[in-house]
Amino acid sequence: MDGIKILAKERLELHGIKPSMQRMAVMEYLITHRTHPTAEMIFTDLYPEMPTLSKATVYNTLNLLVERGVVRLITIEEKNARYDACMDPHIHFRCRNCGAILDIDVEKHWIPDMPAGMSVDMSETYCIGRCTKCNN
Amino acid sequence: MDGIKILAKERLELHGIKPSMQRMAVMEYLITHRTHPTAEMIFTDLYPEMPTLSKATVYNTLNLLVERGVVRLITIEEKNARYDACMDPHIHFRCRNCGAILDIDVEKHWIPDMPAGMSVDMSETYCIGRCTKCNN
DNA sequence: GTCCATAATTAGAATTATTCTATTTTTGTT
DNA sequence: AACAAAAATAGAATAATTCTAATTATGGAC
Repeated sequence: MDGIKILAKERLELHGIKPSMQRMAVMEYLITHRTHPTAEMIFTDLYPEMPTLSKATVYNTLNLLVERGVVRLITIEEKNARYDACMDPHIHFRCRNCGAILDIDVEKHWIPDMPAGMSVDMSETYCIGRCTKCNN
Repeated sequence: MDGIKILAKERLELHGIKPSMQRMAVMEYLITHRTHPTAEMIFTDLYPEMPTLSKATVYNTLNLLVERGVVRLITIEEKNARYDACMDPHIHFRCRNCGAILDIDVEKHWIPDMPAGMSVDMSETYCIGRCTKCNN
């Protein structure tokens, strides 16, 4: 169970981020919760065990993680930004009915041919539809 | 120049939306401005010629248009929702440097194989990188 | 170990996009 | 003209995120 703490620390250091308690807690949370949480959810869940934690720190940390390419920012929902520490190629599906956000594994992210001179760092594909539960 | 008014009206009626002045103005704006505008931009641009226009109406109209599938909602940017009346298959590219949002034409939208029971109504692909200008 | 500079965290205020509410206006029908 | 239903409106309310100014933690030099 402590392997996750080490993993979180390594991931931060690998990207030149100083592993403070708060940053490790956020990183660890994202590694263990593959639920595409919002900043609010992360804060609410961590707060009881870290009563000095501030929402600003959660936002600061998430912004830093996204900037450095440690986690993915998911904008499949208009309202809230969501975060995902899983960097394996996969896309996101949102059920129009129940709101669930699910991972769909893919071999490789799709990047269409780009006009000359344009370079692409990353791509995200979002699908909207009905999930298996809501289709029955 | 009036053909656009007719086109806007047709598009609304085709989707069962009553073509009020305000709705036509928004629809017309989206057809003529392929800039992926925000609700704010649409309001600001229309307001001088329609001084009774309210921001709520712009939002109401955009939400209705998206619900009915008349326009696409683009969430490539965290902050603002953007809207696009072009329904031909294309994806969006955002330049990390200058913020421009550009269209990239594609043959067909990519929808990967889905687990059984899941149905997909639509998909959006967003690429982030550097545009031609910013690469030089 | 203490001193210092720098970086990180914090609480709460500020900002801003969007939605909601209650009212007024418009539209279409008898 | 009278009425009901739908649409538009202004402004208040909400909520996600950022900003600000102050506090706390960290790591190196001595």
